[in-house]
Amino acid sequence: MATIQNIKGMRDHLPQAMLLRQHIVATLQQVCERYGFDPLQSPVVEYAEVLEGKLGDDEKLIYRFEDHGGRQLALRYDQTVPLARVVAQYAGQLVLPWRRYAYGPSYRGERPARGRYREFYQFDADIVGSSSPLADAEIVALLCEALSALGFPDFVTMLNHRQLIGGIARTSGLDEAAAGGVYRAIDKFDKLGAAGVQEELLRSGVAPRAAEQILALVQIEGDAPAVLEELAARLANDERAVAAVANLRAISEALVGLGIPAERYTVAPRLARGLAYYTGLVFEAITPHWPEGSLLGGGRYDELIGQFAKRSIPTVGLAFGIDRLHDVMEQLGLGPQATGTAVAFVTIFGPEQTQASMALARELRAAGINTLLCLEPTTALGKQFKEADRKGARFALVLGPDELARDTVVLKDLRTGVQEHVERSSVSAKVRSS
RNA sequence: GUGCCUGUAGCUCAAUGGCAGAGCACCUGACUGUGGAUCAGGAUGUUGCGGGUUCGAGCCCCGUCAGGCACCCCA
Repeated sequence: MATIQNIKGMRDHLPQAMLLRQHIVATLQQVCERYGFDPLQSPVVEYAEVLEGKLGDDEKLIYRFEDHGGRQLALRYDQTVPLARVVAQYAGQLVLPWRRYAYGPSYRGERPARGRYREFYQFDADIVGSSSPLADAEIVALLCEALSALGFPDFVTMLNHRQLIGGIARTSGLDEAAAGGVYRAIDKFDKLGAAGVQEELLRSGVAPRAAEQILALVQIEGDAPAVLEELAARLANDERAVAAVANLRAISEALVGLGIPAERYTVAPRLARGLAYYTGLVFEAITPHWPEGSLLGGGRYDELIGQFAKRSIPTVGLAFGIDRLHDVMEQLGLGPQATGTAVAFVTIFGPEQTQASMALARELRAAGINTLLCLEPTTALGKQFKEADRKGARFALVLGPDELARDTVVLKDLRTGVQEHVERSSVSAKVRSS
């Protein structure tokens, strides 16, 4: 091994980072289960053909390889396509609608940057087998509660609909083929501004009048009902767009019913999403503290599972970007600030007191207290305290000759610096109640 | 995958082509049965890696690896 380093775009997560990441995952899991979702885990490796033909142009980013048996394999690109495979494969055993969550790494051969990695962790939640707008609303409500639970103060979920974007293109006199360029252009609105998008539209061959109309539609703003009303009026002669508006209206009304505050979501006609399998609702959550992109994204994909199963199974879901959530939360100082898992550090006064200290550590652990035991009985007490401090332990405990004689323990609170003699028999209760 | 920028001690960064440095962190001690604070001392580098130009390269050139930014796209 000539070079000691990790693969480009793939990271090691040291303990301090892992504590925050585990907090994020545990919180998401808790919220999902509160919504009645059940866990699923599938392999990181799939047959290449399972992933092919589902992602559009992004397919070139798939990690492919051949195994020792000559099988053409691929690392999963997301957890949505594997979900579709699982649903098709176990159709008889699953009770639809099926709500499931899944957590794990996915792989994309992209150029790494801040918030973009080649190995990245996603936490997915999907509702399989329902086309009801209540299903869409449940997913959006879940994500709002999850981001709130993580402590994000000011996120907004942007909602849009595939057929709304399509309707905007059609109403502007463009066919499906030209629509791709339109999606890409309007998606850059927040980055380029109106003038920039117009320039982009003209460059991709859109007529000036159509470009202006697209810009006007895309810039409609306000609360969800107002935006939808305006869109309904302007897209009245496009049947599919009208249906899309009605769908979004049903979803946003359901969000009201589910208790999601109005400032947490908005209908944003400018939101486009690249993944080819989306068919209806699409959404992203953004926060001003993360200008690089979205913290999570998702939507409805009613035809994807049908590519594996014999019939189409309507599904809506989302993926949280754990790495991005982690990066923003670290930047904002959200989440636990602990440097380690230990609460108590049991010192060893000297070789003669080793047995007594081990017994004390055992007792604390039995009481459910995360406890570090000193490993070098001959180490100066000062160094042991220093180790306790640097490991982030809240308490240091000392069992010296005096304490053993009086059947007490010295319990020092490293945060306040206050220490006291505690009855040997009440130590763990004392630590636990602090 | 394309273009641009960057890479020096554990971290943040200095060093006109001329002896590789500072702050923080780290280690030892002052210190008593006790961490953080203060003081005194100490250690630290194949300048990402490999070539080239030069009397001489951290600095210039080529390649490579990694990171960042833009494109593309997304979590």
